[in-house]
Amino acid sequence: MSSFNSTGRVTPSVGATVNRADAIDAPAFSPLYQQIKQVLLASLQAGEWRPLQAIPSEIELAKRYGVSQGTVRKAIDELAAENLLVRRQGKGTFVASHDERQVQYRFLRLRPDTGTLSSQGRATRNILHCKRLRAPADMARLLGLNAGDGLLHIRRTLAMAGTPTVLEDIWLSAGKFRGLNAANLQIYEGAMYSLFEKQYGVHMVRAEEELRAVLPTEEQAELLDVTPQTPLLQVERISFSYNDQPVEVRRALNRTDKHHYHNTLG
Amino acid sequence: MSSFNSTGRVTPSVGATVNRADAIDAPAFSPLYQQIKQVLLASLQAGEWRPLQAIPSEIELAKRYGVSQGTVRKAIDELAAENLLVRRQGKGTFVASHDERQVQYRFLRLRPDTGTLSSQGRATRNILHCKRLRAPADMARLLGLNAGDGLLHIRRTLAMAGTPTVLEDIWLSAGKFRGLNAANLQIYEGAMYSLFEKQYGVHMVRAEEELRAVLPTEEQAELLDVTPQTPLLQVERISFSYNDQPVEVRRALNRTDKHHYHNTLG
DNA sequence: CAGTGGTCTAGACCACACT
DNA sequence: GTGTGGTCTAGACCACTGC
Repeated sequence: MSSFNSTGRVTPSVGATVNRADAIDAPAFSPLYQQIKQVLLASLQAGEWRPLQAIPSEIELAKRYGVSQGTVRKAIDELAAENLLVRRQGKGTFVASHDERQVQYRFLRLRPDTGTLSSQGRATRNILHCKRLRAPADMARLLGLNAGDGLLHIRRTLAMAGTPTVLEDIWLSAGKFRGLNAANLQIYEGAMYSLFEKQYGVHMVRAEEELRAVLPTEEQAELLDVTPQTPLLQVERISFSYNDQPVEVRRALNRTDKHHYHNTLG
Repeated sequence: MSSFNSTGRVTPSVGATVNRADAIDAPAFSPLYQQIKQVLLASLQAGEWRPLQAIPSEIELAKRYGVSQGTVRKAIDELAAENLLVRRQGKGTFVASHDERQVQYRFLRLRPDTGTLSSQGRATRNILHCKRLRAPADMARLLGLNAGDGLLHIRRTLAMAGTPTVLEDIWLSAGKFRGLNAANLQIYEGAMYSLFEKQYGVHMVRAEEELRAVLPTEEQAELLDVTPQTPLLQVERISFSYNDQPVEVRRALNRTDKHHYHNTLG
């Protein structure tokens, strides 16, 4: 217990990281709370605390790492701001999950032009297929795999109020999702990311999207019940798990005649 | 100096807000730092401190409001997180501005498919017109005006690497932007929001966007040098100033053959 | 060097949820 | 009541900027 931190004043018991001086290049000063944050992140990655579970209390963590409660607090604050943890006053701090009513569709930006999400009822999902294949070079690169590695390709449609609205192609590393098949997907009640989390321990933390306006192929047009001349909103997404590890590639074709993609710029 | 805060322990000199008890309905507890935040916000709204200027130091503000530095700090932290203020260690805390190289295009999400923004050079702007008209009902509603109030309608194109890529229609309350005309716009070097800020004291803080895939009219197609069968990405934006006041409505039609709209989901 | 934001501590007390 | 997160303070010291 004790070591590291540079400044010579406090020497808490968090791993070992020499801070300033000595090193030839950039001193790369890292405050204590950042180091605590990394330790907490490691525990999350390692699955030490699972989604929906409470992590130890701030006081407990402060004792464990030999720092003050305020320092632990600041580390947790940042993790909460990044949606990795959820604080609940009086109850504790919990590992974020896609399996909570409130954040169930955290990554869903498609909204009906009129009315609310709930007023339309839930989307009707239809799994068209779930096939296993060998990863082509481009997909392997995006997912951090080797070309030829096992890949799952899921295709599904989502119908809103009876109208087919979204056609999604989803690619996943087969290694991480053993046993996933069309039947699993069709049966599961709830968001797909909730399933990934519960059944495969894969928690999506962040995603990057690229949007384009495109025309559908004949096949795509048919599945969405539109003509091939109908402009569609294509959303390509890469989703990342804890350590910025790419886990999923998804390409959605969205009809935007009754819906739109909503975004807030801060 | 002194009054308010409920808890009976500290009684700093921030306005006057009774917190808990007494009130019939919800006590609506509001922590001190939130009240400080509101005071700072009011100063920003009132233009007491202008963009790029430094606000008083934390210690100074703490003295002024009769609270501890940590409390002021937390208020500023939130305003910085909302991009209203920018902290610079060793120098001070500054009012955010769209006229900084680093954040010049804070609201721009269109990116070239290959290369970086800068590698393509700046976009070539072309103001097609800047007309004054009377606000129709729908636009008045969006901008918080009365139907028939003065409205400015700007139309411009943006060309990237010689290719016309964006066609924008912009609507502004004429009252807030007196004297704005095509010549002003054409001449000004820099982002339009920078102009608004410098010349009209209007600072955009937040925006909401709705995206759809559409087909252009004949006229729009011609301006973007595409066929009327080309799918385009339509982005409708409402921009807000300090107190959530709508200030601008903008509809952009984007070619997405060489560019895409980028978004990050957290 | 002085001044600013940034970190860290230790302790008191409040608000909230459970039991 | 007990335990949790949330607020607030006072003070020390560090890191960065600029005179």
